Amino acid sequence: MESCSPSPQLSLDLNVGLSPASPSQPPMASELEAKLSRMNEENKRLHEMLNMVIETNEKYMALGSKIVDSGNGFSPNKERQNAAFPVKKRKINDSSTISFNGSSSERTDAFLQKESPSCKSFQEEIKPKVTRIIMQCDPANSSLVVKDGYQWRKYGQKVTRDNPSPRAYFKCSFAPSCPVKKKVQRSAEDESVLIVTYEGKHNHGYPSTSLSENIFLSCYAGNNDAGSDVEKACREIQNQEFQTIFIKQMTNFLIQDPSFTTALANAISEKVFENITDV
DNA sequence: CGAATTTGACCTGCGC
DNA sequence: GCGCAGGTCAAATTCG
Repeated sequence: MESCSPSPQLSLDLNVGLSPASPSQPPMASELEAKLSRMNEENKRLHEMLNMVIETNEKYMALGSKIVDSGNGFSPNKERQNAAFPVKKRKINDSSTISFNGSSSERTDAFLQKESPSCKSFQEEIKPKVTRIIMQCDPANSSLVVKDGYQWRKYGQKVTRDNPSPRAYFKCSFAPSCPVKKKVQRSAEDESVLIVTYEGKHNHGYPSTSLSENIFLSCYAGNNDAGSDVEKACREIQNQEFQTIFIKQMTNFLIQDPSFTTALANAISEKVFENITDV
């Protein structure tokens, strides 16, 4: 069990910096003051970063809401509530969902509100074990292949009880020891909606040299038969819906990036700690 | 011909 | 303990 309370080391350093140093050691005091000012600057930068992240996230969610308002209003939870397909088996694991309705990124909210007090392992908990992505695709395209930049090997396909569309099972084949699995299934209600569920965390780097290229391919996959038609793709980028999907994908990639989540966690803890010391 | 995909059989976990 | 449904395996098949 780990505690998430500020470490004694950190607390001591900050307290020394916040209170005037002993007059008998003036050189030490100036050093500490310089250190304090550097820390304050860094704090300021982190606060700006944090605010940017929060603002950007809100904008993404607002965009997602617009799509749903003007679209089909798909909600992944409806599947489970469908009386025609009562589901009695399998507990649903702790998961995060990134969809277009802007209300289902509950993993982060739930974590911050409920799980953070225990803080048993902040780094582990903030990384979702299961991530669900809802994405638009062409219903005429029966392929369940989603190009997200990683290499996947299909190892199974199954028709599930609550959905007439088959569910495809993939394993990450980029690294032999990579434990990540992916499930892809069309929505029972809207065949133009693909539900992609990622399980686990990649134990290797991103396979491509161009992240944006692969995010693009991911968004573009399934929407067009002529995937190599660059001109057509470039025109598609102008489409607002496409841009929203693009943004969602980018958000997901950021969430999955350990360095991003670490930086975000550090920024949040800095802010919380600053509030405590200000009182 | 090797790699990737398909598909039926088997395994596992959960609810009754 | 049994049955059901999801998940995985591996041989067969397809594809480049």
